Amino acid sequence: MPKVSREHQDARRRQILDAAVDCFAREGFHRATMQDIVRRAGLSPGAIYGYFASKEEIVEAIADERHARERALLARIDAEADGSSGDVARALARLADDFVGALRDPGERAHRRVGVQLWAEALRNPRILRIVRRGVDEPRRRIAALVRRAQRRGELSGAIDPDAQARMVIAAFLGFVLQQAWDPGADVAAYLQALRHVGGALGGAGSERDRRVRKARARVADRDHRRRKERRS
Amino acid sequence: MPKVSREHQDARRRQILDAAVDCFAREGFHRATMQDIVRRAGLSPGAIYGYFASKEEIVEAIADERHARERALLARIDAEADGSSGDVARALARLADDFVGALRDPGERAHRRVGVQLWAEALRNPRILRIVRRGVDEPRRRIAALVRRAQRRGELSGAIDPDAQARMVIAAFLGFVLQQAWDPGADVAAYLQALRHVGGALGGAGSERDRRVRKARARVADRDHRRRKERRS
Amino acid sequence: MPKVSREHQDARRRQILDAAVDCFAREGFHRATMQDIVRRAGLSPGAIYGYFASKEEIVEAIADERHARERALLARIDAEADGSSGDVARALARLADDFVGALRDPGERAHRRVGVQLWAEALRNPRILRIVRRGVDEPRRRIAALVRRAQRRGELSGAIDPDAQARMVIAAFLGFVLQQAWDPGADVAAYLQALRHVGGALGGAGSERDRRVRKARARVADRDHRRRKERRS
Amino acid sequence: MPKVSREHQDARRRQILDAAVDCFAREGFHRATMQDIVRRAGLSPGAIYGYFASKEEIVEAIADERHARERALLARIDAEADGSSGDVARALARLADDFVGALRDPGERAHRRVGVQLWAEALRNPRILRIVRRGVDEPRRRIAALVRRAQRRGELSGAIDPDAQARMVIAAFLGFVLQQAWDPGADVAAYLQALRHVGGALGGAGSERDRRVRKARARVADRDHRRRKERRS
DNA sequence: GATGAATGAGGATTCATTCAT
DNA sequence: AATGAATGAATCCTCATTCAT
Repeated sequence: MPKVSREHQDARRRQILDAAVDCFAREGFHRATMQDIVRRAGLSPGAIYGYFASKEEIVEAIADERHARERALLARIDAEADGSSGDVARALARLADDFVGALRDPGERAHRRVGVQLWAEALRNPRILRIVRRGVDEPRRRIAALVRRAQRRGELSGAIDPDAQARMVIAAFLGFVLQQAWDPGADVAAYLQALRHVGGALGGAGSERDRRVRKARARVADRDHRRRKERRS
Repeated sequence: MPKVSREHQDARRRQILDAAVDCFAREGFHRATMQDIVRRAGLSPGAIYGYFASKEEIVEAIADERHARERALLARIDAEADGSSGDVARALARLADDFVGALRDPGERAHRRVGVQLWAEALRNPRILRIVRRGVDEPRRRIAALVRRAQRRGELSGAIDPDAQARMVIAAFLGFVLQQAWDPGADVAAYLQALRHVGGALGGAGSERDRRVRKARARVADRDHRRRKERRS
Repeated sequence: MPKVSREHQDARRRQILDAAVDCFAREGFHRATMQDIVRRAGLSPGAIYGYFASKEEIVEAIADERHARERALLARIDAEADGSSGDVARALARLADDFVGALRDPGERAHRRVGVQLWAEALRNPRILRIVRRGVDEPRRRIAALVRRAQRRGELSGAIDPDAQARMVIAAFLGFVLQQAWDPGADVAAYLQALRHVGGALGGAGSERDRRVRKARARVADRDHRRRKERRS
Repeated sequence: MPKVSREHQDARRRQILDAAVDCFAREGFHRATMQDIVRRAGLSPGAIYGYFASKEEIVEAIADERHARERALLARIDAEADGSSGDVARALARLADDFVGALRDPGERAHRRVGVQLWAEALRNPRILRIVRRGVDEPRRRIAALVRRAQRRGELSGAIDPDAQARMVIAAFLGFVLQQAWDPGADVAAYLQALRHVGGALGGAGSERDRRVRKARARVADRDHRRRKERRS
């Protein structure tokens, strides 16, 4: 039986991970020493090794946390877009709101800086790569699905590869996170607006009548698609 | 008086930098040891330190090279877009061709992987940050200038912040480089096409007649802008 | 909160410094490697760096110790010579006994050899120079003060610069330490006797009656000096 | 047959040794690199190794030069003191003039600083020790001989060990060289005067009549000594 | 003889991790 | 569970020396 309560354990883990994020954001994974983390966490080396088997495991735990957060955001999108009346442009706008909006939070800056380092770390650490890819591939698949549906409905031109389109959306986020990490003065609000504008242009924002027509067509298309799918299975 | 020719010196530098890029791409800046680079370059530690004062300086030299390459690409865009008959959508498409097209070259893969690491390194190394930002801010300013001109001409909606628009373009590149680094199977051709499509949608590709009309308007707008500018000075 | 007792820490420091003195005496500061010290101390590199930040700091610590020892010897002289009935020749003889006498201790040989190296090191290391000078300037000032008082009392000729005289005394020690370091067979007892003889000749050894006469004069001179000093303040 | 003239060779040697003395004075033997010497000499590494087989050999050559200089000074003393009418006090004063007087020459400062380092180096380099000892033991023997003769003549008390007495004289020089190296402001003139005063006190400066009496006695003593010696052989 | 690029063993220091208390 | 002193392999870099030109 554990000597300390579960709450205590969780608090310790938090304490360590927070300290680590701080140190990693400041110095990078490789420059930050365990001693730094130990100091910042106000613990001892031994205590930390009681919770994490290695420095690497701390990095992985942080990567996991980041990924969990993104998955949570995505879940909301899916819920919204799953309805047959979903509007791709609107869904993407919502995604933009959530993701890019989070960039406004200065308390999150350290985490974002660590995130960027994880992207680089993924290139040489397969475990990190898996975590990072999970955080990118899943969103991409979901966005691609949205796009495909929008194409079926005629809301988006069928000429574009849905996966490539999804990659563009992902890139718009990744690329801005980078730019903001390098230049904290980057204007989040303006970027958000630009994203929406583009989303609108693609999603075919036009007159209100246009949108209604497209939506009607979309419902029919969706129905047909479902039927074909059911017949196949 | 140098004992060896300038060519020999340059070749040695190349040899070292190539070895370093290889090692860095494989292991990252921090895991790759000087000994690794020494081995791969087929030289001795002392020989390397005759050309670079430190491991860090090698990293910087690599960052500089990357930046130089980007500047060269940009120069072509500018040259093209400077003409009054320049077409933003076309200029961006050209940019996309050059940049993303380069991603197809597998020989460049190692360099791109190192590039991603430089992005992370920039977060804690001010010298690298400067180099990276030079490579990003300058393109951004040029693209923003293109956008501004397109807006004056009516080719692009004036509602979007040109700088944010430029950040999106940059992000589309940065973000795809990341995705391709994580997943070498990412489809470059499809992404390129998607980029062009979006560029077209924004730049207002339409019927050939539409384009001709817009161009005529653009010429007038450009002329007016120049006149106002001259009067101010 | 330290894990080990203060005593343990001090013992470790001692262990390291002793090992270092051994190595330095044998090989010199520059030839002796940290690995040598590590081996001789029976510790690990990390353990040593827990107590001293650098090899240089070990050298400084050793220099400090040497200086502390000298200061302690000097303190005794001062205490003795402060009495108004003090006899310069006797005080110097005492100094000679203590300092040169210490040279007889073969256990101290290693320390003396290191001391000589510190003298050289002082020429290029300002921190060592400060320590060495503290160990030399202070004694010099004190001896000069003794000489001055002796001159006032008529025990020493007023023709000699007290500071130069003090430098000669210092030189007599420094110079013999060198000679003994080069030639451990140098006869300490004989040197000690020679020192005393010279001290006597200068201090005006003569018949017992002479000494008594001089002492009486000295008491008067000291009294006058104190009075003049009091009047000034 | 040599490709260059002997003069050229000597000039090169000088050039190298001068550069080395400069560097050693500044940085010490161990910190000064061959590259430093190469730079300062305006030569190439290869060129230097054409004249000296190793860094160590350069150090030894410098030590040899120092020693040669001292031997030359001593030779003059000997010449002077060899006459039966020699006066010890006078000889020592002359010695003091020469040696200490040389300390006034600021151009020699670098050499003196290197000399001090040689003293330390002698402790771990047997070849340097031999050179240093040759430079110290020989003077000591000669001074001891002077003292012995003075004792025979009654000019000096027979109670002091001549060798110890000589060591004191040597120490007075070594010790002042050290002090001046640490503190270039040390007053050479005052020290010289103090030396003479002490020499006088020991050598028994007194009335002119005293000196004449002592000299007469000295002549007799010398003659007796020679006769005893001849009888023995 | 001279050059200087190259060599490579060696040195100081760091830091993730362990384990006795 | 927690502590923190200790470990020691690994790292970056230096520099005396060599040798092809």
